[in-house]
Amino acid sequence: MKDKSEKKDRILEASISLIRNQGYENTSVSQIVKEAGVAQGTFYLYFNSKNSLVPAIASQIFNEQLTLIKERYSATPHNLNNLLNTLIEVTYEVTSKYKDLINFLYSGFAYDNSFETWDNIYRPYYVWLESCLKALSNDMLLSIEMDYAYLSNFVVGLVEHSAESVYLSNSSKEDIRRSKQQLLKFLFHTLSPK
Amino acid sequence: MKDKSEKKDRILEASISLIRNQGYENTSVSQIVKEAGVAQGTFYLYFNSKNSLVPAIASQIFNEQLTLIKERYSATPHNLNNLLNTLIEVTYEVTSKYKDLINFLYSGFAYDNSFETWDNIYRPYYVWLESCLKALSNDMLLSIEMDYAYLSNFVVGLVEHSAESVYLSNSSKEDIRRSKQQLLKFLFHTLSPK
Amino acid sequence: MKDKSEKKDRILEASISLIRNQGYENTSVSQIVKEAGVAQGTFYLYFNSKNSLVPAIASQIFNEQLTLIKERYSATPHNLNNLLNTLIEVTYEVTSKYKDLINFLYSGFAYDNSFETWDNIYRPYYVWLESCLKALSNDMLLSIEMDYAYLSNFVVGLVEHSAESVYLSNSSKEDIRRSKQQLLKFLFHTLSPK
Amino acid sequence: MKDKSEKKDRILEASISLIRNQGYENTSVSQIVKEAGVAQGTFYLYFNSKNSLVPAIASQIFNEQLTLIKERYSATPHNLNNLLNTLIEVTYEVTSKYKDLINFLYSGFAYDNSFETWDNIYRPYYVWLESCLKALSNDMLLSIEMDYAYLSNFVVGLVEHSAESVYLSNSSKEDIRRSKQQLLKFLFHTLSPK
DNA sequence: CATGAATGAGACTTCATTCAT
DNA sequence: GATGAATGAAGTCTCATTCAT
Repeated sequence: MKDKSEKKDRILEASISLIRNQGYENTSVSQIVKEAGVAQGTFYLYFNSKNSLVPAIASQIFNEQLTLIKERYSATPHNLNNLLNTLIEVTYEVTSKYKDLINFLYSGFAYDNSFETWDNIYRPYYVWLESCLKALSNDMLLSIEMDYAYLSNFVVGLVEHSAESVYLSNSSKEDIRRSKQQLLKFLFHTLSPK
Repeated sequence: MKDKSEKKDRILEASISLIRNQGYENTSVSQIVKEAGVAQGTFYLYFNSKNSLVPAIASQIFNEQLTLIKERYSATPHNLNNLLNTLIEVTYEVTSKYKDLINFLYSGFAYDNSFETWDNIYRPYYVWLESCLKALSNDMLLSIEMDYAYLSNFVVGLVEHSAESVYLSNSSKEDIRRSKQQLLKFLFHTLSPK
Repeated sequence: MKDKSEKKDRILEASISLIRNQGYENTSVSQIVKEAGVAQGTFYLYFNSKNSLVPAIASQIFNEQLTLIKERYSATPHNLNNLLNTLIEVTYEVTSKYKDLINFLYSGFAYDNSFETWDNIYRPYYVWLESCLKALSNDMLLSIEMDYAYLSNFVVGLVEHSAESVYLSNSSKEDIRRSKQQLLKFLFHTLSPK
Repeated sequence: MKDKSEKKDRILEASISLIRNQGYENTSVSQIVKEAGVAQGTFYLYFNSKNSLVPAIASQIFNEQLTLIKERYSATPHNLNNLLNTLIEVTYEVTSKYKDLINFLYSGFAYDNSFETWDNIYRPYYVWLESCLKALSNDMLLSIEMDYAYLSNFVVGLVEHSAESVYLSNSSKEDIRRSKQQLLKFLFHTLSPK
């Protein structure tokens, strides 16, 4: 029971590792199963096709990010500044770690163009962030009036876009620091009470 | 001289058209030669391999951009503001036109990882810009002290990065206008005399 | 004793159903066990291989046919006309029911080419028919002189061939009626006393 | 120019030979190209897929049959008896030669279910036969009044069905002789003038 | 008896590249 | 220079069968 679908994880790990180094198209299922130490057919026990790796990888990375955000935020006093800061810091960290994959995942729709697939991956993030923002709104008045669903979506989108822009262009540490600072300033200014 | 290697151009054109619509991996040499109206073997008279299309495409797009810049700049009074403005306007235009290819060309090193190849493509731009900047420095003092080679490299890099960031993220017209304005302001501020 | 190898029957049923709809080659053991509601390995508790389904299916259908013939004939006065009529009616019925499988079973030797296998399936039929004919010959003289083994074999072959010809060619009801009538006439004419 | 698509013929020949001995599903493209002495990819130069062999084989056999019929009939006085006799003799010959394939081709629609494909294969036969029958009708009155298109279709269908029935059931020479005799009798009786 | 995860050989097919004409 | 038939390696995916539990 412990290592249930331990092989799926090994396949996913091997896939991420190989795709980061060689790109998706240059990575074959044969290479992946060899790296993962499983049989060719085992791959198709856990994935419908090579393309179905794409949302799986996105999901894995995204869950890692969401888990980190929740952990870090829970260790700080709950206020808007800490929430935004955590969002930004973790998103930048994860984007940096997986920057070789971002370009690839960015075009994920080319490989699995089902809205449902991608919605299932992103929804938990939006839901959680929405509830966080609502909790804060009870304590302090936001300076803008918005549907919290759209609001959380917007915040996530902006932070991710900014992180990607920074890391995909080989920015310096200073660029990164600056980017974070500007982003925080912008978001805080938008969301903080008068 | 006129239609010397006219077929090479047809192949290149067809390649760009097909790769923009289908992506590089989904485009076969067979499709390209059919679209270009030449024989299968003719492709290899002009290109060593399918991968050698990548720098060729990059070169084509880049030359288009450089030619435009030179034309436009030559039609205006030569000063820093006009130079930067031309650089920004043309780079944004070309990036917008070929935005489907930018992601792909961005990872060009995966297909032809010879520094020389890519240096040959970009060098004429740097050389020309360097001479332009030097010409302007004779007339007016720049506010910073720099090796002009690095300086031109930096300017080109910044303008291209900014253009890519804007167009790869489906920005609005206002975002684009703003981006250009900020970029010009930044560069002008950096480069203009006190 | 009741549900002894009830699972074997479920597997056989599922196999027949799937093969009728999709053909043998397009039907996988995975599909069969899923349809039967048993585990993958359970299949191999009851069948040595996928190919060993073929004689099993043939046997199942053939037994159904023989059982029906015996039942019907036992409910009528025993004479040549009733025997032939029962043979023809039941054979046509069963052939019609399983017409999608006839072509497939017809080439059964391609899947299990042991004479013994197929002889075991058909022998009971021949044996029974032979004894029936013999019983009738005691009461009335046949118009031809033959080894009863060959005679029964011939009758079975003719009836089955005729039924197959009719149903594999999408015949009309009238064609079928006519076919039966001609067949009965022919056989009766051949076998009946002067 | 002489051996244009000589390789296609070699592939077709090898396919027919292998499929006759092993069946379609047990014959791989690898085996076919090895037998034909060409490369794996060459197969797909001449056939879109393994399945597209099916109508190609049917066409080959059918053309062989039609060519034979035309040759033989042209060497005899043109009358109804000779036409029917030629039809029957050649159809029985070709069916006998390819009896291992008949069952397979019979279900050709399972592999290429485009009506057009199969219509293109059979139409020339119907057209030719129709014209033959019309020519004869000018000289002698047929005993039945029918659309000649349907009439030729009916004659072809009956002769082929009868030949298949005979050869697919391992009939004796006597059975075959008898089958032909009955068939000719039936057709001649139907078509001959009063 | 029963399970179902795991196997790995082998199927069909694509496609970059070569070479005789 | 130009052609396009031919190549064959390599790709993705399927599936009958096994075996530890």
